Amino acid sequence: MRLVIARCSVNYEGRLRAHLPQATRLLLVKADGSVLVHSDGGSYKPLNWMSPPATLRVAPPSEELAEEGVREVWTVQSTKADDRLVVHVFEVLHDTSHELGVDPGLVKDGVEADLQRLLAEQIELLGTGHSLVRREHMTAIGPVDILARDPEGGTVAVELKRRGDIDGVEQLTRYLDLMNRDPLLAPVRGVFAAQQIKPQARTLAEDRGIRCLTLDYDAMRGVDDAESRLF
Amino acid sequence: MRLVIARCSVNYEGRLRAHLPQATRLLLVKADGSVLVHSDGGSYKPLNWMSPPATLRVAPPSEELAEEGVREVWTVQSTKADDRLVVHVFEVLHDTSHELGVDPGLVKDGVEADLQRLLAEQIELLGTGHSLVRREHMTAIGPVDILARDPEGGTVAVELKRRGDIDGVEQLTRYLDLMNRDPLLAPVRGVFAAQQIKPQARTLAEDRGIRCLTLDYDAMRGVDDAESRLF
DNA sequence: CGGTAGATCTCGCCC
DNA sequence: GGGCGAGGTCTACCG
Repeated sequence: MRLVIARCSVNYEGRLRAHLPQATRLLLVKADGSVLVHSDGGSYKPLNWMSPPATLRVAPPSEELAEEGVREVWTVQSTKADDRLVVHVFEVLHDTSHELGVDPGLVKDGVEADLQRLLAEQIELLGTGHSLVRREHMTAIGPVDILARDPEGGTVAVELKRRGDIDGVEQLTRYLDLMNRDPLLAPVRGVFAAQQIKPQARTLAEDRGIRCLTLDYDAMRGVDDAESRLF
Repeated sequence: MRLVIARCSVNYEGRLRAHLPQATRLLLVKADGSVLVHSDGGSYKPLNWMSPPATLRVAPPSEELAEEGVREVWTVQSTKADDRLVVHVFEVLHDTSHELGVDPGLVKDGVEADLQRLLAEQIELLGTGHSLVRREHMTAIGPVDILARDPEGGTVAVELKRRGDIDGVEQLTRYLDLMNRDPLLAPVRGVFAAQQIKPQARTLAEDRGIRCLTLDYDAMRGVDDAESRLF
């Protein structure tokens, strides 16, 4: 990993075009050839970047550019796509390289997959007498998060979200439309389950006869106390 | 901006929980208190991070942690939310700070807004005799990208995408449902316009009587030759 | 390889 | 501040 602090201007040309006027920034060159251009603010997203795999070529400036004060021209070319990042370096204030090695990577807990596992284990949160049919039930248009059976033997399709938005209701609606055309499954009821359900999504869901269920992840994880902890 | 290369382990606790085992990484501390943890690969997204505004507090390790080899404990606390990033620093290999100043920011060209402007200017791409009513026509559930009138005086609602996906068809369908309940506007026809339309999206749109229109951005920009260039 | 859906999404706009 | 939609989305997963 190479860290360069430089006064520079940047142009990206690829899926769109973007330009950064001259200013002092961090240029971060990774081992896979990718380059990130960061300012001293904003969030984790760089101002501009090139995704790997890519190759960095450093060249002297043309005579014209040299007269404008450019000292180096960095061309970062995507290996796969026709995407290019061109950095005009006016002044280098810092330049160091570091050997980092391979990273073991991130371990996550609390994403939708964990919610799904917990709800499958605690399926009676849907109501007393419910039983699990399967998780990730495949249909022609994608997977239904959880398929269950209610005490009367009816099929229940559950769409799970961390945050319940209109898109999730649309998604569940498509699944219900499809499954209700299958005489072996119909009638299928829908349940929209999320840690937080936005008012518009709730209204839309209930208009369509879809039940909304708010989940308490901490409580569900508390029940799951037999499971070993990550930390 | 402070750049630290360190052997460290990282824990995030907030909207979810995430853990990074010990390895050598870049810790990037920005002026607004945000922290990015980058490895020497992957894309522009850090392995772990804390968004601004946040405050970094560096403390000596507890006796127990010191015995495990921890030299410093960094606690990055979000100012707004109950999100925390805790970095256990085992060894510092590099540590420099740099004054960058405020960044003038990015100038973009070629995003959906540009497509929208061009289609509004070249509205007859919808068909001879069409005229523009307005861009960003507000409805109760959001803005319709372009509203136009066909030669017979009928209303046309256009949903624009760079890439036409099922979500865009759903979005346009919601707008059409709403507008067709308004007797002053009804009947409203729908046009789904994009640089590229996925087969599933096209099928769904045409099933619903929505016309699909593939746009050639380069050609549209070519017509727009009176406009001054960014670069 | 394409299609689908998640994300600590982030970012920006407009009400 | 909330809602909504775009993104060079990126990324994982499954066919």
